[in-house]
Amino acid sequence: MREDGAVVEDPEAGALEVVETDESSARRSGLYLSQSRGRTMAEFHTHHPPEDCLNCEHRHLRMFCNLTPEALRDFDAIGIMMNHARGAKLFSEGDVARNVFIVCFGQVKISSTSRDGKTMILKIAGPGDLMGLSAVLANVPHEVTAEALEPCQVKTIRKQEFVDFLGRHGIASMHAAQALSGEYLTVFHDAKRLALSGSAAGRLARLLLDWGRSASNGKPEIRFTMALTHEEIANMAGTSRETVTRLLNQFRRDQWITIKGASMTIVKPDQLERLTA
Amino acid sequence: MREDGAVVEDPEAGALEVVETDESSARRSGLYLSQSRGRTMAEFHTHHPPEDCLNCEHRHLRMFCNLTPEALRDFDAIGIMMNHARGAKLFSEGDVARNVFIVCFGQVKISSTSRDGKTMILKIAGPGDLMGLSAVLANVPHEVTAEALEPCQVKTIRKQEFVDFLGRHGIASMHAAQALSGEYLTVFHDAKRLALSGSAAGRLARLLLDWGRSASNGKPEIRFTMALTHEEIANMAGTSRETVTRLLNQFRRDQWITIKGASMTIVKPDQLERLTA
DNA sequence: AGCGGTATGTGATTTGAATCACATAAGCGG
DNA sequence: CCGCTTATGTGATTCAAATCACATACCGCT
Repeated sequence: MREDGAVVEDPEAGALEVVETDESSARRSGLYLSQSRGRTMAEFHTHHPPEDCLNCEHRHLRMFCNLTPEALRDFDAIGIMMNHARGAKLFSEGDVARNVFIVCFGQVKISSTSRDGKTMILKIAGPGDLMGLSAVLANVPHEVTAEALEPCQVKTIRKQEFVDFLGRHGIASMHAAQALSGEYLTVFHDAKRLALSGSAAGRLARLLLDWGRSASNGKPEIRFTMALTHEEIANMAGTSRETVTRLLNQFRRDQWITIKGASMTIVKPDQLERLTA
Repeated sequence: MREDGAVVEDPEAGALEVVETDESSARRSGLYLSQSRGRTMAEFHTHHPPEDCLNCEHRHLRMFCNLTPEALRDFDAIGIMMNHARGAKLFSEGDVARNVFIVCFGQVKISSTSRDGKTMILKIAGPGDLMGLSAVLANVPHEVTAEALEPCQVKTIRKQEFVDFLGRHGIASMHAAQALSGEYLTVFHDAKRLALSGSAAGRLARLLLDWGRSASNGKPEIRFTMALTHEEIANMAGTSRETVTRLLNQFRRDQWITIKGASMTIVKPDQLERLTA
């Protein structure tokens, strides 16, 4: 009944009750833009929230948490592990930056809103991602809002504790700096996309390509799970909901992409690339 | 040695010949968006390029170079001080990131260009600014192009040397991370400006306010030197040259700003702010 | 002065895409 | 199964701003 590649099922026990063909399940389970590099979605769901950093299964895949044994033990000792419900705000734009956060499990939406209510979604953070680092280091209020997209587990570390930790472990400082570089580069690309791709079509194309590239590392098939609403996509591409709908349909009519449920495949990357200009 | 064909001139010999009073000279000497915090243009021009990091007069005003004595001595020992002619490219978008650069004297334009030739100017780097850090740490090609706007002095440090230096001095890693935070926040604001200020007027207003704020730290008078061409401003505000001309004139007619030569004063910041939306 | 190049000013025209205004469809909760 | 809410699809209309097409001004130079 399901030729739908997006369906999430547990290979072991069939644990997930969501057994279906459509995208709704994908949305409910909050499986947004897959941040899981080489792993399949099915795998992803068999994993449990880590109890501590030493046994964290995400560690090896993720930048920051992948430390030397000593540093890791130390790191495990600081901060507080917390669970957050769907929709919970870890921190909001403008808040004093008192803590640094690390996603251990779940997905967190990072966004920023202007006074008139327009929202820009910067990224969807996943396990291993550091949040709030830039604000803490620069000693300024949080520049973004972090909201749990699904129940998730997050480690909260007090600013001073974190800074001290960095001081104790040179290697960790390095990782922090690298994490920041990554953040920077991401935002840089956002800015570039917004500034230089003159047309809405160009910006959307760029966005899809960026997602595709990071999701299907290497493989020739550019396919990824895209469970954001058109509205949210519009917020990332700097355009309007209606335009996203129209363009997506147009791309589909032109056979440049195919959409099946929540999964999108880019068939003609070069055509999209050309729109980028 | 030399990354590109940059002209290296003797630092001892002919110092800068710039001696002037009016705005034209401001343009020639590349005195773009003043990065010099509390200092006047006149003062600025009386300063000479530093000979070494220990005696550098910019050190105390600037993040990264303001290190502990030991670290500073070490820092002084690594890297190569070079002079570059106006227009010289320190590195270009897409180049392998082999070095980190620190501006010791002069102004350097940081920009990025899309395939179709449109340019986004990210910032004008001044003394004390680090360049190329993100690319080096993230191990990716340079994402931007750095071009000297005027004869300037730049310290070039090989990637490995720099990383080793950071390893030796925890405090320096911290500064590097802070420098990155700053970069990040700047680009973040660029992205936000582009994404959320719906109108061209809003983006331009935001840009002027940002410049004004960073230039006239604290003082009630928001005045700064703005020697970019309308074309260049357009590239930063994500709009067209003609629109910049029109808007600037409109702001002036409305008495929100005054322009005298290359110097702009923001008279009614709140009015501009309102456009931001 | 006179010239050539770049920067700026301003109208007229065109256009991409936001906005408005609905219709349709699809979850979801009882 | 039935409404309620939230997502998506599509036309018609509007509008800001890019583009085009010049005129003007200003700078640095010989």
